[in-house]
Amino acid sequence: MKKRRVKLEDIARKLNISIATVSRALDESPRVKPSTREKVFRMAKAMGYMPNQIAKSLSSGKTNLIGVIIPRYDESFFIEVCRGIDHYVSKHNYKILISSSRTSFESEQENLSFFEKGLVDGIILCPSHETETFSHIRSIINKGIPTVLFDNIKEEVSGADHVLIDDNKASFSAVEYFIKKGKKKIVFIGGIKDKKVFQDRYSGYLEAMKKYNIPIDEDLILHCNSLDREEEDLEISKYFKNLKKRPDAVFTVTDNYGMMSMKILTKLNYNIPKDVEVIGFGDLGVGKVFVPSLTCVAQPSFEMGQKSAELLIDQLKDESDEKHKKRVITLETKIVFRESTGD
Amino acid sequence: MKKRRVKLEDIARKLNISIATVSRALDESPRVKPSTREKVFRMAKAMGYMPNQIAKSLSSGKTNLIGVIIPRYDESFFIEVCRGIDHYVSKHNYKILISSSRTSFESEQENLSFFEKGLVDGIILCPSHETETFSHIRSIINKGIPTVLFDNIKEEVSGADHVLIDDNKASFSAVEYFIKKGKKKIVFIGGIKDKKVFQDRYSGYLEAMKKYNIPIDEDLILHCNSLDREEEDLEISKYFKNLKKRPDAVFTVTDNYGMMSMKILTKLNYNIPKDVEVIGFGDLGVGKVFVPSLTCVAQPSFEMGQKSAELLIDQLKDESDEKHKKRVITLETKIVFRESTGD
DNA sequence: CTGTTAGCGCTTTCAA
DNA sequence: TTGAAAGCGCTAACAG
Repeated sequence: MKKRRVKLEDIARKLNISIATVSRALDESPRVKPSTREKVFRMAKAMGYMPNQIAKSLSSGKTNLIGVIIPRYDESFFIEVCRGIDHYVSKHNYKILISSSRTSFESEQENLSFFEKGLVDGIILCPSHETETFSHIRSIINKGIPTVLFDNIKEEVSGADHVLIDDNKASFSAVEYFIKKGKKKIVFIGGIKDKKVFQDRYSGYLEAMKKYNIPIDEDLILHCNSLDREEEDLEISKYFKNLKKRPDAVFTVTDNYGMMSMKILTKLNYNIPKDVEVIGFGDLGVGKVFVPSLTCVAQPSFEMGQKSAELLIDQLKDESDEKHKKRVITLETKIVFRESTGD
Repeated sequence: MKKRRVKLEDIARKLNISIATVSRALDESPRVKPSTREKVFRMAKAMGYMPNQIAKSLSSGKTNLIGVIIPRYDESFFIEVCRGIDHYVSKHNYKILISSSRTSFESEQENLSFFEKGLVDGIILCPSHETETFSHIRSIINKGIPTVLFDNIKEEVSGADHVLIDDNKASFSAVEYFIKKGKKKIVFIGGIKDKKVFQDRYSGYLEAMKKYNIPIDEDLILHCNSLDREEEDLEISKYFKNLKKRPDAVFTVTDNYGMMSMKILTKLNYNIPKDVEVIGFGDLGVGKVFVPSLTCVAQPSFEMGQKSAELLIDQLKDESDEKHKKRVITLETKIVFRESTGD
């Protein structure tokens, strides 16, 4: 039952004109007489013509598609970034093709290869945590495919633009906020130590403590090693239960850690924020509905997507043969104050 | 700096064989001598050959891409569905192209038109809440593009398969659970009345009450009209504050309503679950970390994606010209018990 | 303003 | 087992 699609040729034949004229008319080229254009449009509509995007792409050498590779779908940070990208590129007549690398290096390579097959005009990629080498990305760039990296970039890649947030600084400012409020026993709940983001957020904590001459107390530091939520929950619960000292503030490197901390602290009869204040990191919606609502370092995720898109479109537009210099954009974070810090 | 890509012709020339042979060799066709195939593979690798997907698609008539249209990115239900789809189709060598209709009918049409341009081999679509007419979908189907609809289907569309959950039944069973536990004053918090899902969830409530001869008390029913979270929060807070009776159970048509209800009920000095039990609808992750954790009707979102994908792949595989009969799959929901019902 | 023509890179008969 | 050649539907350079 699959009907043959109407093509330019069909319209041309009916109208007794050439395919080229039909093509131009449909493109609203000024090089075709208005009356002809009208005729073509009418006929195209009447015949139910729909251009063949594939043929167009093959012929024009561009697909108007942008490939986006994120480590996972089920993290709202990435979804927000994608929304930001989509928001920007749609204004420039591009669509996005999102792939998940499922935080696997191999899968990231596969996705990249897929895009390398010419389906996309450019690529926006967030390297997975597993990614340690960057030759697969360099290879893409060497083939002349415009590329922008965002968020988790462990190594600079020349030829690609980078969009980042300053994790260190963000973390520093959260801890500084506590210190300025007179907090002394500030717990730091970090993540797996070999992830760069977590290292940076940790160093921000250390630097803030150092700047204000507060000695580091190892007992107040926990680096979570767990991979899933259940485990994390246990790890954090256990930590606070065994903690001999009474902290007056808790800074965690994710919102989830923040909420889990509040959960167990409440059970341990702490009053939040009176006895202990909590700041999380991320601000992806859940912290807002939690009771008490969670103050956190807000990552500009949507904006990050927009900015990445902007840089990519810019590369796409720039027809010059000269290679782009690598541009690095660092986005500002801000703290969103809520109940867990008494706001 | 954009280098010309290596193509079949380049390999053929180097090896002094025809393009056709190279193409076949790379396809692992049995119609090419193993030794030749070896040579071709080696050369292809050496030259860094990457097939051109666009050319392939134009020539073969298939793109191995599946278009997915969801109402919005920022709802984990849809993201889960997409994950389910991706999970299934990737086993069949397909990729998905996700578009959001931003819950706008117009945008849904636009997205569909985009897919109609031949970029995708099939379409999986969740109609937006705004969508009242279905001719745009019928038009796609008439063009012979395999289509599967899921979730919010107000009207049956012949030629497309449907994947649904039984909202009515799911809702019924949640309310029935309360009733069997001896609850009498069961609050129902619904959503905007003209959305089919919400109507169905409402009728499930009514039916359960009727079956067990519990009179309907209008005071215990609220249909939220708000469009954003802040407003919803206010609406629900106000409702409970003004409620003269003390309910012993609350059933809400979304998880969010459930959590907001718990929040205000706790403030009003209800103990959950002792004084009042709460069941939400959705189960998309947040209810689990909330305190108390929220019991809810779990929508099989991932499964819904998988099933939709399965039906689509099935249509794609079926080369017969005969039109598919419309298949309707109804997926089972289940209740996930947590603290808000004392579990 | 319009038509002719040569591709875009690959698949796929058909012939050898 | 291989090759020649005709498309797939559209764009774009060139000619008129």
